[in-house]
Amino acid sequence: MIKEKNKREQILQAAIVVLSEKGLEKTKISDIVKEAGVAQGTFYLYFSSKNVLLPAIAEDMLQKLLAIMIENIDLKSSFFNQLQQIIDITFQVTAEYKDVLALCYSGLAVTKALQQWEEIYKPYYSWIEERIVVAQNREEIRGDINSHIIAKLLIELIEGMAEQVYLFEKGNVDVPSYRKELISFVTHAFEK
Amino acid sequence: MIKEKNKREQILQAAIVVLSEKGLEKTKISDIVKEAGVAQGTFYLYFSSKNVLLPAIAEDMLQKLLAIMIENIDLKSSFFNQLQQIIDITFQVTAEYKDVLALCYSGLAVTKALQQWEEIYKPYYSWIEERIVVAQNREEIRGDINSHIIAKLLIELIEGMAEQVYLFEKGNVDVPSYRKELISFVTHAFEK
Amino acid sequence: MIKEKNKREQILQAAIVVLSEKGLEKTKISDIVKEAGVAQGTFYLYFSSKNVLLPAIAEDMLQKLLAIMIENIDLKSSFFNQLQQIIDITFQVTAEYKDVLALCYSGLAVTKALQQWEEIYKPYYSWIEERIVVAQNREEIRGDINSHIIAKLLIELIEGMAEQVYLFEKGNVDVPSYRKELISFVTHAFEK
Amino acid sequence: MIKEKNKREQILQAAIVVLSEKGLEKTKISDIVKEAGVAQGTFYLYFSSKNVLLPAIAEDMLQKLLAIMIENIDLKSSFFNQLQQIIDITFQVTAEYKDVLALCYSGLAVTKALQQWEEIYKPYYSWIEERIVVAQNREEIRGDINSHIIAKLLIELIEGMAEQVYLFEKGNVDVPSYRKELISFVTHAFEK
DNA sequence: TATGAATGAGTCTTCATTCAT
DNA sequence: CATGAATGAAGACTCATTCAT
Repeated sequence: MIKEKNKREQILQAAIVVLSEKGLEKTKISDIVKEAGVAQGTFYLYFSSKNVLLPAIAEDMLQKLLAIMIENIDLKSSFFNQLQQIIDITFQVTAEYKDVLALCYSGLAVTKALQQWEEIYKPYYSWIEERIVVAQNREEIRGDINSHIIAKLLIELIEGMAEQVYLFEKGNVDVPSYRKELISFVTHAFEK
Repeated sequence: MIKEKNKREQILQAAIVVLSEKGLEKTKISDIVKEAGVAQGTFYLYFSSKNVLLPAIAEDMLQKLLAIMIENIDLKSSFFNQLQQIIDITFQVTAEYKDVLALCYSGLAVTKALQQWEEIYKPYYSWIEERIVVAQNREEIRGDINSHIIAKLLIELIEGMAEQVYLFEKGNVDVPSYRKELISFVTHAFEK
Repeated sequence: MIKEKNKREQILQAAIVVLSEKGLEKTKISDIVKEAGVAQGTFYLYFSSKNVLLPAIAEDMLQKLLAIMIENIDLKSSFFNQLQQIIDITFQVTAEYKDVLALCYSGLAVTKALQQWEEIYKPYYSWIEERIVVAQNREEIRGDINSHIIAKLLIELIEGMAEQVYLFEKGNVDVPSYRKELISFVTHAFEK
Repeated sequence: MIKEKNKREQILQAAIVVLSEKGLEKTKISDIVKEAGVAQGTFYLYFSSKNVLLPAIAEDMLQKLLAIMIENIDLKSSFFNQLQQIIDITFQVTAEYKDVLALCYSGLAVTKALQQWEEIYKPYYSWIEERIVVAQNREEIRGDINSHIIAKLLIELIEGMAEQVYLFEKGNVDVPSYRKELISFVTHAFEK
C-alpha cells in the first residue's frame, strides 16, 4: 500500500510497482488497485483503460529522468564530461527501474502507438540536441554532425546499452567494462 | 492464405503476416490459423503454446538476416566498407519486416524470456564480433576495443536506428541522412 | 440542459429526453443528471432508485394524456365523435412522445411490475369506461357490451395502432389511412 | 438441463426457460448456459451477444404460433369461425408462454431494433391478411376494409388482450368473458 | 439540500487450449 | 496427422449507489 496524496499519482506508482514485479501480461487491474489501496472503479476515473497505463508511466519516467539530468549535469563542464554523466545517470536510473523501463522502451510493440512515444521523448531529445549544438558552437566536437539525428542516436545507444547490461545479462556482466567501452565509443565518435 | 508445403513454416509465415498487421495483443491464434489455412488444433501440433511463437519468429528472422549478411558481405573488403553494407542490409530488412522486427526486438519486455533472446542473437553477435576482431588484426580500426561488448553495441545501435527510421517516423523522415549520420558516427568511433 | 424550477420535475424531464434518445438499457443515471444539470447524488434525493423512474414517467405521461382528453373532448357530442377525438389525441401525443411511450407501454416486461402499471392506467380506464357507459345509456351503441373489458380493449387497440404507425413504420406509412381504418373498425364494432 | 440435439436450439430453449423465470434484466448468460448444460463460451458460438437473444426467441415463438395456426385452422370454415380459432390459439399460446411473449412483444423498447421485429412478424401479418382477403372475396365480411392495415390491427388487438388477461391480471380475471367480448367486438367490426 | 468522488459487486465476453472424431 | 467444436478460466470494465463535505 502506498501513501495517500493525489489518487492518479497513487495509482501510477502502484502500477509501476506491480508491473515491475509481474510484467505487462500478468498484471491485472485488480493487482494495481489493491497495491494502490483504492477501489477497482477508481482506476477508471483516472485512466480510460489498461492500455493507457504504459504511455502514462513512460511519460512519468522520462520526466523524472530528464529532471535528474537537468539537476545534476554541469552545463559548464566539457561535453565529454557531460556525456559521461548522462551515461552514468541513465545506467543508474535503468538499474533502479529496469523492469518498468524495459516495458516502456519496448511498449511500442504492444500498443503500436508510435506517435505517442515520439511525443513523450521529444523534450528529452531536444535537451540532448541542445547539448550537442552547444558543444559544436564551443568547437568541442565535430561540426559535421546533424545534431537532431545524432541526439536520437545517442539516446537510443545509451538506453540500449543500459538495457543490455541490466536486463539481458542480469548482473553476470562486467558493468564497468560496458560503461567504459560505451564512453570510449561515443567519445571517439564525437571527437574532432 | 499461404501455399502448402511444410505446415510449421506455413503457420510461422502466417503468424508474421498477422502479427505485422495487428500487433501482439490483438493477434489471436484463430487469426493465424485462418491466414495459414489450417485448423485451430493444428497450431498445437507444431507449437506448444502461443508464447513460443515470438521466439520462433525471431529465430527465423535472425537466421535470415544473418544469411543475407554472410551471402552479401565481402569479407575481403575493408571493415568500413563491410560496416556500410551491414547497415544497408539491416535498413533494408527492417524496412521490409519492420512490424515484426519491432515485435522481436522488444518482445522481451512482454514475455520476460530474456535469456532466450540472448541465445537467439548469439550467432549474430559472434559473427559481428569476428568482423571486429579481424579488423583489429588487420589494424584497420582501434585496437583498444572490447570486441565482445562493441559487437553488441553496434547491433543495438544499427537496429535501433533502423527502427527509428522505419517505425517511429514512418516515411516522413530523410532516410539517407539518417544512414549517412549513422555511418559517419560509427566510422569515427572505430577509427584509429 | 433544462431550466431550474422543481428539481424532481427537472430530473424527470431530463430522463424523458435521455430515454427517448438512448433507450432503456443504454440510459445511465449519469446521462440523466448531466442532462438535468444536477449532481449524481441529487438524483437519489428525489428517486429511491433507477427502477422507479419508468413508473414515474408513465404516471406523468398518462396524467398529461388524460388531462388533454378531458380538456378537449366534448362530452355532449356523440360517442362516435368522441371516439374520433380520442383517437386523434392519442395519435398526436404518441407522435410527440413516441419513444418514451413505447418504453412505458412495454416497460412492464422489463421491470415485471405489472400491478403498478394497472394502478397507473386505472384513472384512464375509468374515464373511457364512463364514456362507454354514458353512450350505452344514451343508446348510441350496443348495449351488450361489457364496458369494463371493452374500455381496456379500446385503449389497448388505439395505443397499439398509434405505436404501429409512429414507431414501427417511422413516417413511411400512410397515417390518414391507418386512422381512417381504425375509426371505421371501432365504429362498426360499437354500432348497434 | 435440456436434452442434447442441436446446440443452438438447446440454448434457445434454455433461454426461454430462464427468461420466463427471471425476466430480462436478471437473466445472466451463466444461468442460460447452466440450464442448457453447455459451457459459457458455447453460447457465443451461436449468438453474437446477449442482445440477439430476444429477436431469436421472438422469431422462434412466432414461427411456432403460425405453425399451430396453419395446422389447426380450417380454411374452409367461415371467417368468423376462423377468427374464433385464431383468438383461442393466441390465448392458449399466450397462457403457456406468457412471460417470454411479454418479453417479445415489448422487447422493442429495450433493443430499439424495430425493423427486425417487423421482419419477424411479416409472415404472420401476411397469413392473417390472406384470411381477410379470402373472406372479402367470399363476401363474408365488409368489403370496404384495407386488409393490410386491418391485419396488423387484428393481431395487435388479439395479442394485446391476451397479454391483458394473462399478464396484467394474472388469473384473477374472468377469461371467458374477455374472450367473449373480444370475439363479439371483432365480429361486429368485420360484419357487413 | 446539494455535491461528485469513490466505491465494488456484478457480468459479459474473450480466447488459448483440448480432445473426440 | 488433421480437424474445429467445445471448453471455462480469467479479467476488463460498468454503473447504480453511497457518503463525507
